[in-house]
Amino acid sequence: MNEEQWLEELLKFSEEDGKFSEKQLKILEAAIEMFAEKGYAATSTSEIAKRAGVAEGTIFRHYKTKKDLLLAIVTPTLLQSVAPFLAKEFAKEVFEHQYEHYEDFVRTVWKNRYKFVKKYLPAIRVFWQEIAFHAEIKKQLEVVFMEHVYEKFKKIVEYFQERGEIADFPVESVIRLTVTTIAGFFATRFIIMPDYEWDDEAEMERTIQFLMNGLRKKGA
Amino acid sequence: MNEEQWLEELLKFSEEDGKFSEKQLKILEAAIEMFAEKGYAATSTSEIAKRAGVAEGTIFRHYKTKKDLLLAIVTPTLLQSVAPFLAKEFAKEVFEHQYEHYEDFVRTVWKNRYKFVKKYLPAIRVFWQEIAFHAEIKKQLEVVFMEHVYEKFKKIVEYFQERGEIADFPVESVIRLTVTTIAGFFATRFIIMPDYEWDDEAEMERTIQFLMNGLRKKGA
Amino acid sequence: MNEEQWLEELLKFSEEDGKFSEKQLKILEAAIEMFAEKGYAATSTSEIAKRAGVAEGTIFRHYKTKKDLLLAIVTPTLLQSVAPFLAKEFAKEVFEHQYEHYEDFVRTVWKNRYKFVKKYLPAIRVFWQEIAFHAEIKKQLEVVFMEHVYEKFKKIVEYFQERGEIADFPVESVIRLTVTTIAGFFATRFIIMPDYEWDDEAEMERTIQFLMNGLRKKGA
Amino acid sequence: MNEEQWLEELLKFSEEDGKFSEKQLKILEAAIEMFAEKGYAATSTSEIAKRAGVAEGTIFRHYKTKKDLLLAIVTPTLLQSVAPFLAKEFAKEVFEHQYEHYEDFVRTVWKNRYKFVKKYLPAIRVFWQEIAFHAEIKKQLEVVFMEHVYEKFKKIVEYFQERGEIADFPVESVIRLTVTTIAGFFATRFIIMPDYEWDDEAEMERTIQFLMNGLRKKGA
DNA sequence: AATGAATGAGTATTCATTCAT
DNA sequence: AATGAATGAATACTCATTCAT
Repeated sequence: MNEEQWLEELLKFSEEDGKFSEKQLKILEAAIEMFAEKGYAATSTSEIAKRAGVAEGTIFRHYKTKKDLLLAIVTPTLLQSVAPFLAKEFAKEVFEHQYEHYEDFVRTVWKNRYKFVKKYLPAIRVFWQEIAFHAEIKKQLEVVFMEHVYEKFKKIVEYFQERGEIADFPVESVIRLTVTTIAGFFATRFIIMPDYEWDDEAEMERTIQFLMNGLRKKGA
Repeated sequence: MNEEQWLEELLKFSEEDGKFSEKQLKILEAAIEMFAEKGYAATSTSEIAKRAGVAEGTIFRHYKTKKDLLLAIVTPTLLQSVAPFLAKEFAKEVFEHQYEHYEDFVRTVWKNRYKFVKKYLPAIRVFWQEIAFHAEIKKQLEVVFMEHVYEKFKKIVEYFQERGEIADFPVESVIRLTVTTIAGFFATRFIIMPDYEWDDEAEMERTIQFLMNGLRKKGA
Repeated sequence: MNEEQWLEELLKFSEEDGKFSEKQLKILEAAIEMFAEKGYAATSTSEIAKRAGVAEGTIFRHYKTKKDLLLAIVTPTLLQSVAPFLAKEFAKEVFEHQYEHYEDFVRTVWKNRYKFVKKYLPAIRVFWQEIAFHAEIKKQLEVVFMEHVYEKFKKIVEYFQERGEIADFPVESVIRLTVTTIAGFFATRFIIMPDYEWDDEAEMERTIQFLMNGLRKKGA
Repeated sequence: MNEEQWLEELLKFSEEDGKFSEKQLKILEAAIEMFAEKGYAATSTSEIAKRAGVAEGTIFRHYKTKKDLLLAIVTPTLLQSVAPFLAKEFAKEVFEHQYEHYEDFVRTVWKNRYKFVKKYLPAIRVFWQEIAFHAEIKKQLEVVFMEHVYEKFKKIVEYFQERGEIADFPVESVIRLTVTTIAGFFATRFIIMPDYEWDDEAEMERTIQFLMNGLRKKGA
């Protein structure tokens, strides 16, 4: 029972905080694992019930449909994905000089998200697989990103551009290059080649060095 | 019949070149579209038959199982994905100074793969979605990549590293950074935000500039 | 519900005694009837469902495959077929002089099996039709026959041979002649010519007379 | 081509004598084998085509339906089954004292049918399996038996009954006992226990001895 | 809340048969 | 005569969901 703590943590962003029974957690855990392994469409509710150790009907007592079960996994994952940007103190931290350089910011985000990816990898897999096929999820992502992430990220980028620290690319391009460089590492590291022997610390250093050089303002 | 030319081209890497009947092409086209839209597992053979305008039994005359149909799509896509590296003249082009700089090489790959992605986007979606769930596909990719892409790429990187043009990162890291930077653009451009108004030419310039700066040897 | 008593009786030899729900009995009854009429391979599960008055899925909730359903019919039938020999008191009855002559034994078996055949004819038809095509069923029959029937039968034959009552044929031949004579009647009576007007009592008398004369020791 | 002689022989009783092409024989041979192995309903026409080495359509050029193919096998088998009784000289042979005793007659039938069973076993299996499920076949059998076998057999039995050689059972009973005794041996020998080590000569002697003693008139 | 038997629409696949070549 | 691609109805079996207990 203690084992499911990671799940409770993942879920703590969803509104219905705290109301998860033991069986409900077992169901969610089983569903995450199986969706990650075989995909949502290829996983049957009876398999989930079996792995969760509950009766078939029990799943539907908690989630009206199979899709509701997917959304119950995917929504908290989405929120956790952008968690740092949701925190109220986040912007303050940046502008009150906790981050003297863009690199400090990147480094903080990197480390924070590295832990996140490692911890919730199965849920993240589910999220990224299913987003392609479920328009609602994609919509949710867009809304959350535009409302909570983009604006803050933009201000940060503009702040360091004004200080002449990073190149005068359009903000969107800087954000995109930052995000795809970090996400590109995570994708390679955890999904495409998880079995390769990674020196995570060294690869992070190289990647951040690459990113900062890539974004550095010419002549600076 | 003329419409399916793109399909025939996509398929031309598979060994059984040229033996595709009209119905077979219709089936493949319908399957690619639907797998891209809803995913392999969520697409039924009866839907494919309907969209292809053939009887359901006809699908199974050409492909013993639904999975065979998937592989018939995914295998040529894999091969086309790494097509430039499969060409015999490719290495020559690089070392006989067609590419004076790493940037020329990157630029050529970029343009070539840009056309490819635009043309075969649905098939590529299918490939990248399903690779996660079908171990055989992932294995195929690994084999093709290691045998045909990695060795050639490595020589190119080492060549330009020796000439002091790019940083002394491990070859694997250079390859990864190059690939994820390019792929990161394509993913954002065509999959995550296809509806955004992209200035492809400008974004390519920026991204390549970012990549070259990121990889440039310090002090060079 | 009362009607299915014959079925419950047939099934009482299978280990899972007593756990048959009403729907399960309906399914078994329908399956026996249809397999007997058209054969296992020519009977579809949807027809069985229809005749049993249940949904098709219900069949598969109780029997994982169509073949499991066949075995659920055939195994108890096999056991009931050799029922008298499975009874513990059986050997005793013979040797403690309940049967003074081989003829008494034959007569008892005949009457007992006559009732059995009349009662369970459809299940028996299924058994004998399908044994030809399913190696597992044939194997089961061999095992049950050798373990439970052959040894006891052999002792009985040897007992009456020693007493000079029946001919000194090899035991196997005596058993075969006895069995095929009885079975030959049942086959003709119930399967080949069920519509002929039989005088069962008289035909039994003649057949037993024929059998006893055929087996009588010369000079006795 | 030479191999199929047994087939041509089997077929020579059917009216369309002599018009069998090579492919047609291959189809019939394949069909007999597969029907015997798996049963008519469980054998697909495509399997038959494959084993016969012809295209699927070819079967239907020769036999309008799958059932026609079955009948093409079963009808000659039926006729060959009762062949001796169909011969014009047969009755004569008996009454012109070629058979001095009923035993001679039985012995001749036995040997003749023994060869027949050995030669055409697969076709016979098909016949006996499928008769249970196809009313037309059963009807055919009844007609042939009543018209060609029963009458002649009856005369023979009555002839020997008048001569006091065999018991005064009803003729039908004598016929039934004779037939089931012989058929009981064949069934055990070739179908139920084909792998047992049989001493055919000795078993025939015993069985005929049993049969003759069983039928002998008391006091004779 | 939890169960698990029951459902019936849906699934991938097979089949006997047709027909243009 | 022979082929084999094409058909669409049928097949065994699975599924998400419901509901009485």
